[in-house]
Order: sequence, then C-alpha cells, then structure tokens
Amino acid sequence: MAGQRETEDRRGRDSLGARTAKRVTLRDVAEAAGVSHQTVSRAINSKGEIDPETRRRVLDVARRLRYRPSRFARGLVNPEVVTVGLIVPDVVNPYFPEFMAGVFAAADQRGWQVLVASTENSRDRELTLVRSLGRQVDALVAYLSHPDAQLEPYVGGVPLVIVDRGLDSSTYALVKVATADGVRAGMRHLIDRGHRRIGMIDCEPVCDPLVRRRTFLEVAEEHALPIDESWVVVEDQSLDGGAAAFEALHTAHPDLTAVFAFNDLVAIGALRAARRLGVRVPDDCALVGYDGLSVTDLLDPPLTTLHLDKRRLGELAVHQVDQLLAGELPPPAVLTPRLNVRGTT
Amino acid sequence: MAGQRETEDRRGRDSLGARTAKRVTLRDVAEAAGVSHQTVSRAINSKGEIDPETRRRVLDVARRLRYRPSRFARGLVNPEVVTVGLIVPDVVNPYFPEFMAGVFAAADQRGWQVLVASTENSRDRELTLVRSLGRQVDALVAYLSHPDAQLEPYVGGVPLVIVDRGLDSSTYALVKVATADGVRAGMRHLIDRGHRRIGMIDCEPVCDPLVRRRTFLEVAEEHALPIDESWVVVEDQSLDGGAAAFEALHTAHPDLTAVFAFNDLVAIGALRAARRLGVRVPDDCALVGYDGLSVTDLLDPPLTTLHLDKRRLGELAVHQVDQLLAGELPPPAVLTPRLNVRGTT
DNA sequence: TTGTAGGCGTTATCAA
DNA sequence: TTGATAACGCCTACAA
Repeated sequence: MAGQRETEDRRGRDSLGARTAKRVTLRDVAEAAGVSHQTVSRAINSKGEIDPETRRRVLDVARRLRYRPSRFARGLVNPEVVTVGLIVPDVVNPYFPEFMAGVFAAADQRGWQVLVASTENSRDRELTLVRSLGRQVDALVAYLSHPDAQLEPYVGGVPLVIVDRGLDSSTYALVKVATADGVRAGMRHLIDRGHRRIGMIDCEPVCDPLVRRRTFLEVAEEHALPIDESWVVVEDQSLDGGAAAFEALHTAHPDLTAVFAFNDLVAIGALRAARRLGVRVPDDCALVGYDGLSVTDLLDPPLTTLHLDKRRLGELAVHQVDQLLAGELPPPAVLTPRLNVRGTT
Repeated sequence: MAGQRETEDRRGRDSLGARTAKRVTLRDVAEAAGVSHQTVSRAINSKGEIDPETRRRVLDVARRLRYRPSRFARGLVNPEVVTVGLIVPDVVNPYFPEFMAGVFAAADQRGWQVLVASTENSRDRELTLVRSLGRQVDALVAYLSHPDAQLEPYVGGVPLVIVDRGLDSSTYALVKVATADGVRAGMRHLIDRGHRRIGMIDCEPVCDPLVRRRTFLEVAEEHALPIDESWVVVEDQSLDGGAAAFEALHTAHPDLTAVFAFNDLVAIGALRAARRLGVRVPDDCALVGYDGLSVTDLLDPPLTTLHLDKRRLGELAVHQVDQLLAGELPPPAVLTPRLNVRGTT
C-alpha cells in the first residue's frame, strides 16, 4: 500500500530527529492504532461516542507517537479564539506592565488571548511589528509614535487601536490621555499652595507635540507667574536626566520653590539631586511627578504625582477593539490623570 | 446564481454587524473581482506572475470587502510561526516584567511569538490556563506551583518548561534558582561583617519547601549564631507584612543587628518600619533583601540584595524550549543569585 | 498571465 | 460505536 509506505517513511525520518520531520497527524495515529482518523479525533477530544477500551488504546498510541493536534487545523474548523496583538515600547518600564494588566484582564473577561511584543523603543521595529504581528491576530492594540500615513502600508487592514499617541486619527481607533488637563491640575495644585516660582523638567517626546511644556507655559501666563522659558529644562527621560535637570534649574533659579516633572522617573531623579544638593523636599522645594507609577509610593517621601490609571487605559483599549470587531470605528476614549497628593508637595 | 446570492447574503449580514458574520475569503474576493481565487492569492502575496492591472483591481476589491487572510489557513500550509505560551502569576509584580523581557528577547531572536497569560495568583487558573493556552501554542513556559502529577492531565503533551518551582521533575524541563546558595551568600556577607544576632523575615511559600528558612537556620548553626527559631518571623508577602515582621523581630529581640528578608518587597516594608521605629539602617540594623528588583535601587538607602538575573532566567527558559522542540528533555538550567552590596549593609 | 486540482490537519455530518 | 465524506481557507503544482 502506498499510503502505508509513505507513513513509514515519515516515521523513519522522525526517528532521525530531522528538523524537517513531518508532523504526526490524526491519520498517523489512526493507522498505527488500526482505526479511522475520526475515532482518534473522538478519543482525543473526549467525545462520548466511543468505546472506553478503544479510547484508551488510541490515546496510548497517540502518546507513544507524540501526537499533538495542530492549532491551525483546529482553528480552521472551529469558531476562532479571538487573539489580540499588543505592542508596547518596553516591558520593563513599570508604566507598561500596569497597562498590560488592564489589557489582559479585559481580554480574559471576553475569553480572548493576547500576543505581546515589544518594540524596545525602536521606531523601525514599531512598523515591522505592526505588520508581522498584525498578520497573526484579529486586532492590534499598540503604543505607536508614527502618524497614520506612515503606518498605513504596514497595517494591512487589521483593526488597530492606538494608545496615547499625541496625534488624532480618522482611520484608527484611539485611546487618548488628557495630558493638558493633567498638567493644569498639577499646576493649579502648586499655585493653590502659594508657589509662583515653578520650574519644569521636560523631555523630548516621541510624537507628543510638547503638550506638557505648552500647557505649563500657558498656565504660567494665565496666572502671571514670574517665569519664562528659562524655567523649562529639557533632559533625557531617565533618572540621571531628571537629576541633571534639577541641578540645572537650581543653579539657574536658586529661588525656585517647586518643580513640575515630565514624569515620575525624572521626578525621582530630581528627588535624588535635591537630596544631594541639600534641598529639602517639600520644605525647600515641592515636586510633582506625572504617571503615578506604583513605585513612587515606596519612596521617601512618597511622590505627589498625576496618577494615570494605566490599567483602565488597557481596559479601554480592549473595549475599543470590541467595537472595531463589530465593524464600527468608535470615537476616541479619553482618560484624565488624577492628582495624587502625597509627600512631596 | 446561487454562489452570487450566497455572497450577497454574507455581506448583508456583515453590514448588520452580526457577530455570526461569515468571514470574507479569497473566493469571495475572487467572485467580486471576476477572477479565480488563485489570482487573488497572487495579488495578495505579491507574486510576480500577474498583470499589474489585474493586481491593482483585485487589491481594490479586497480592501473594499475588508478581506483579511486567515492565519489558520495560512499556518496550515506554510512553515509555522513558532508560538510560545507564557504563564506568569502576576504582570504587575516588578519581578515578572523583567523575566518576560528575557523571554521576549530570546523568542524574538528566534523569530518566535509569545502568547502571554496571567494566573492572577490563582492556583486553579494555573491549571486551566495550562490547558487552554497549551492548545494554542507550540510550547509553554510557566511559573507553576503544582507538582507534576497534578499538572499532567492538563498539559496534554505540550512541551513545558517550568520556572523556579521548588520541586524537581522527570517529565518537564526546568529552570531552577539556586535559592539555598543565595541565602548562604547573603548570610556569609552579614557574618563577615561581624553580625551574629540576625533575624529573618520569612513568608509562606507557594510550593517552595521552605528553602530560605531551612538554609538560614543551617547557616546559623554552622556558625554557632546565638539564635533559634524565634528569630524567624513569618508574615505576608507584602509591604505591610514586611513592616509587621520587622516590628515583631525588633520587639522580641531588641538587640538584633541584622535582618535577612524573604524578598525585596518585604525588605522595603521592613525598611519603612525601621524608619518609623527610629532604627537607623544600616547603622543600627543591617538589611538584606532577595530578588534584586530594580526599584530597590531607587530607595534611600538603596537595598543590599541577592540579585537574581530575571532577564537571564527568561532567556534560559526559551533555551529549554529550543531543546524540547528538538525532541530532547534537557537537564534543568540553574541560575544563582548574586550578592549586590549597596546601602543597607 | 490565468485557472484547475489537490492537499495541509482537523472537525461535523451522516450513514453503516 | 465506528467510519466515510465533506468542509474550513489557503497555497503549490501543473495545465490551459
């Protein structure tokens, strides 16, 4: 029998451990067990209509042959498990795990699965990942910095939700962060406490069009604060950047009484620099961060910060996916940071 | 034409946004474009043998129909993209993102994808996830607490790598952590610095058979330290647990000069309690943590800790997958924590 | 350049 | 209880 020989050939190659070994299929198991492939399927899937004895025998053979069902063949036949692709810039930055947790929770609630990939902060990888991951999933949730036009050739029709990108979109679903409102809340807090000489530590944003700095300066003008652009220092988005920026501010304006930081990471750096310089926080100088990372809570003093519910952000993203899969392009979802007053103001 | 009508029916349902809408296939596009499904395939996959004009027309139709290739059908025919399932107890605990980063990096290097799920520290979910995720992937990397025997019915033949479970295995691949060696290194460090009255904050381990405590007491005995089991306090694995434990130790043994903590989290809690109690660290009491979380570096003083390279742990896990996919059950990979002396000793 | 036939591994349906 | 046959959506090979 030709079929018989062919199967033997396969086994032969398999036992050589060759990489090209053909996969063991239901039919292979069936042949080896002397039943039809259908019976094997019943045994594997614990369907009722099968003799317990046959079942046991078949499962035995299957195990011996190291049979594993093909997820592709299964997916082809069954109602698919929805799989969402998730692209983040960096898994280790504590901002993103919280966001991911929200995505996982919301996905899990719907019985969906999540395929995760990290761009490692590479703008190029961002594009290639959109393409490669996009082919493998039913929808994509992604932190992206590129504008729509540059994204378009890579998206290839996958329903896409872009999170916290500074740009609007008429093509893709969005989850936005009301950064300007956050900055205003933080500034109002400082001003309410009597601060007027407020410095700002800014960073080069990836695509965000300087919302923080612009809002900062707007608020300063509205309240006629005695400050100009020399009170804004731009540094790396890192601990060291934050520390350097604080030193620069402190040197240029020794009389400053408060600092608004681009995010918690640089705020922590600033806190360190302050300690080194003998500047007491908050007595000599108040400090406000941005993001609400949970680590800020471990610090001494704990950081006053604009807390963004990153978990909720992830849930919102999945909710946008819901609507995309239902065939609609939903309006952007917006999340506003909430001021969390703790020890540094 | 029946075929034609059927296609219209599908579209009709689609535009109602029905969940049950049939998926748009190559053949649908072919029909709408008046070509064979084969021609559509060529257009979609940018094969050479096609008239540019036809190609453009077909792609147009495909876009209009929102056609998306089925990843399952493709996977069935093409060499598969390897997908690794990753099960962690908790994404937000800073321990795991670092581990995940290692898995991602190693997977990416091999062109593999990673499907992530979290058990949310539920032992039951652990089992169901092993089963459900296991059906969707080529191999599984997982933090698991169950012993092999309980796992077995859920694994169903997926190559499985278990990470940092206290138990050995003859069935599954392992990545182990040399916890005892770590504890010894930490204790040796304290003893070298002249400490003899050392307390320990322990926690209920999930499956780990009390390695830390046992090793701690062994070392104490070997060096004839003047301590007994009353120097070990068991508390919750949390900030508050750590704080409570430190207070308990300090109350019971006011003369202690050092504390060895179950992990960094409880160590940070202890650090807070110490500050509240007016105990200066490290002058009055030294403190050693375990894990080497990157946040311990932001603290003041930064924590002396047994640093485990969690990224490397993830890479090792993927390497174990490599070998499982090649058909071998590799011996356990072992990683030893490294003492990182910083501000608290 | 385009179309037809067959198969990938699985499950569902229906007949034996 | 079991088995034959036909999908599922795509791709490769070959024929037109």
